[in-house]
Amino acid sequence: MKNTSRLLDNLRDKGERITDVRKAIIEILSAAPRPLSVQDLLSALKKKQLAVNKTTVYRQLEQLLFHNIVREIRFQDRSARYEVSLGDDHHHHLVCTKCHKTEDISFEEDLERQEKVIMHKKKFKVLQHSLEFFGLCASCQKK
Amino acid sequence: MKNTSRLLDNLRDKGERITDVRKAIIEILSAAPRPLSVQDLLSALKKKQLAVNKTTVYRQLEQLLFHNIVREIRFQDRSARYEVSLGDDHHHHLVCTKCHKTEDISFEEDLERQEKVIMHKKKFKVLQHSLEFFGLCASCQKK
DNA sequence: CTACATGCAAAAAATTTGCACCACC
DNA sequence: GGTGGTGCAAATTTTTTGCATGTAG
Repeated sequence: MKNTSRLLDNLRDKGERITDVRKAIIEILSAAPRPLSVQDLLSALKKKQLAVNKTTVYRQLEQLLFHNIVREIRFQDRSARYEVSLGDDHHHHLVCTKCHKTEDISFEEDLERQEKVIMHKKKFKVLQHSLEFFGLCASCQKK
Repeated sequence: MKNTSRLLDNLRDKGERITDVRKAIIEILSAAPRPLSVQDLLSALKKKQLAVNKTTVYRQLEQLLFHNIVREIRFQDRSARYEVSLGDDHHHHLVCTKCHKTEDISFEEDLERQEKVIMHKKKFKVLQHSLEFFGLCASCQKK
């Protein structure tokens, strides 16, 4: 809840309008236990009694990406997924390929060190990275 | 060249037929400096005077994936990319978001250690991971 | 000969675009 | 009231599927 209004303030400060749709999308993404696809978002919006067109969702996400309020992640399947990005909470994902349960993890020893090495050795300026682990969660291993 | 025939032997051993198309796809992927999309493959095949249908390419890739001969990677854009997987050469990618130049990098030790930690702490069995760095290559930084 | 490989057409799924209308500030 | 947000329909792009035909082993 707190995060949601913080993000909305953030947007307002940047001169963007606050509409019902935008607010709902941010709320849904903030509450989600895993990154959501556009389809996921559409279903969640429907549950909120907000019939939103998919085009609008795509456009909202585009803007939220631009403002670094959401982050785009691609798992192994076709569609992109989105999660709110709360500045300092950078993390990666454990994705169960069987039940699709998704968990966040963060490295003690961040990839930041690696990025510095890359910068130094390869002269490549890393702007972002994406790291996903795919496998079987504890309960799926038993099945 | 050597790799290509090794991979073909591998397939033959697994009881798969060796067709012109399959051979060409493996050759192209082996020679590619970066993971190729289906479109890339289709163009490359055309250059080889082999007019192949996209459906065939998708089906070939599906099979090569099944036999662990190619690996599927998803960058930030919509389409999937494929590269040959030579068993022990596991690596990650530096992708320039401007010129799309792609370079391989490896630092296996770290992630393997991480996978062990994950297994231990989270009881999650990691089967594969995907790590991509996006940013600007040396020459694009100057522009 | 026969099972697998291929081509073609069409469907399905994911994303983008153009244009008209609506509502936040 | 004007700019930016939204809906709708249609186009584009990527991937999948069904069926008829071809070919490697």
